[in-house]
Amino acid sequence: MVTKKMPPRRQRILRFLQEFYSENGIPPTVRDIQKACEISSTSVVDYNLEKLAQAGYINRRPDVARGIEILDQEGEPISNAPRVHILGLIAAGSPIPVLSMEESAFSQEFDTVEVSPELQRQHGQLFALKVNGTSMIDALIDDGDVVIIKPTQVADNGEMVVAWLKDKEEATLKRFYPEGSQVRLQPANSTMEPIYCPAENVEVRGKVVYVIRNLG
Amino acid sequence: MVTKKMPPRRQRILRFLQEFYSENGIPPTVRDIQKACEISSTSVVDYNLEKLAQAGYINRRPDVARGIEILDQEGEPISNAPRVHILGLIAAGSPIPVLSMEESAFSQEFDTVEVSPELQRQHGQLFALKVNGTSMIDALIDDGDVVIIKPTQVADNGEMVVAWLKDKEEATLKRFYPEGSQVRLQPANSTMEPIYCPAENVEVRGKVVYVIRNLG
DNA sequence: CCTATTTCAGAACATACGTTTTATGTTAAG
DNA sequence: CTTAACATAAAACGTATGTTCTGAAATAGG
Repeated sequence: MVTKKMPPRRQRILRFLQEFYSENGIPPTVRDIQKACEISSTSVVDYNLEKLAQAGYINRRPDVARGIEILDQEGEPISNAPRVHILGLIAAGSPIPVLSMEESAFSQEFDTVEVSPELQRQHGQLFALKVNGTSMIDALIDDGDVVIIKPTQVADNGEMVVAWLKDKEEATLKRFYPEGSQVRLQPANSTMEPIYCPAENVEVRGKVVYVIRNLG
Repeated sequence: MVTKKMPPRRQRILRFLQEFYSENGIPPTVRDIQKACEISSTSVVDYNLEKLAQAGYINRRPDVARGIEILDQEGEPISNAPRVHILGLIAAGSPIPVLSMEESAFSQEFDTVEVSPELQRQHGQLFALKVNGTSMIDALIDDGDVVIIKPTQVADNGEMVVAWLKDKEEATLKRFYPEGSQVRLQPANSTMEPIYCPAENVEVRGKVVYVIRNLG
């Protein structure tokens, strides 16, 4: 499908639709749009909505108050749940991808995962990594799992963290137990043995708050 | 905050609100609720909505069409991402909770988890179980994990299923490999050994399509 | 320039939908 | 039993909101 050039007013309406929906959880009314986009008549809004529907950007439920559905590129209705960027892969021995949010501004082509609003609210800014290989299996994390991470340099006792082992140049997911000048990295799987290493050899990059495994 | 007992009709309204919002992306109207919950008058709906608002379950925007905001336990608006009911606990040795959706009519106060719209679209009706104990650890599933399940009696080779072992009266999550008159149940964890048992001793109750682990 | 198509305007219309009013039945406390 | 609080009912009301009609301005194609 070709993306035809759209009149600025129609673009403005479309942008407003998305903004209003994610902010309010319900779509705007024709008159909401009219005011926000400084349009003189509701009929003009109606006209442009009809055009947007024809072009496949939205779906209109006839005679239904706030009956605008905003569609994604596959023509499916979007949800207003927050999405978290998947910054890249994590694997033992691989460098951890940029753990800063600033970078995400210019990088467009990110995969995202939907997370629950509670998670977002509770932890603030989050990002995600996709696990490559079975090297984290002792932490009960499989190849292809997605881990949601809250960036931090410090971690409390027993939290699951993204730990960077400087000597081995290896990233790993383990439970974090500081023990004096040593750090104990405990696999989540109780049948596996912990790793001990000097505190200065371990850098915490973030803590794991959520794990997602998609089979299917 | 104390959870006071709620009249069944009010519970039904609340459940309908969530269901409708997830399915349609907009909240229902008073009359939608009236029809769905078989209530004779809109005023009764209004009355109960007011009670629900007082109790903090919802928020009402006055004079706004479809102005109901559904709130979660923290009093924050929920998103319209589809929610899946957590039907109960799964653990080795425990009977599997009713694996049919029909029952949900009379069972109240369900916990739910949010899933991505794609997941719902892809698989249709889903439900969830919360894993109790570490007995599924060989399938890389920890205590407290939530598994999203698509109900089915048949499974393809290699799919992760909810298997019911009749003789042991035990539910378990394993990869499913039919081998003639035998069935091989392979733990996801490659360091563990598979289980073999006669096909007639194994009942597939559903397949696992998603696993969620919430740390934090 | 002329004509067709698109876009915009204002007003009126029709109904979807929140709200109110009045009245009755039902439950719980004293 | 009495009374107050809770819950249901039917109908009507008012406005929020989608839709239509008529016409004019802007834009594009030839």
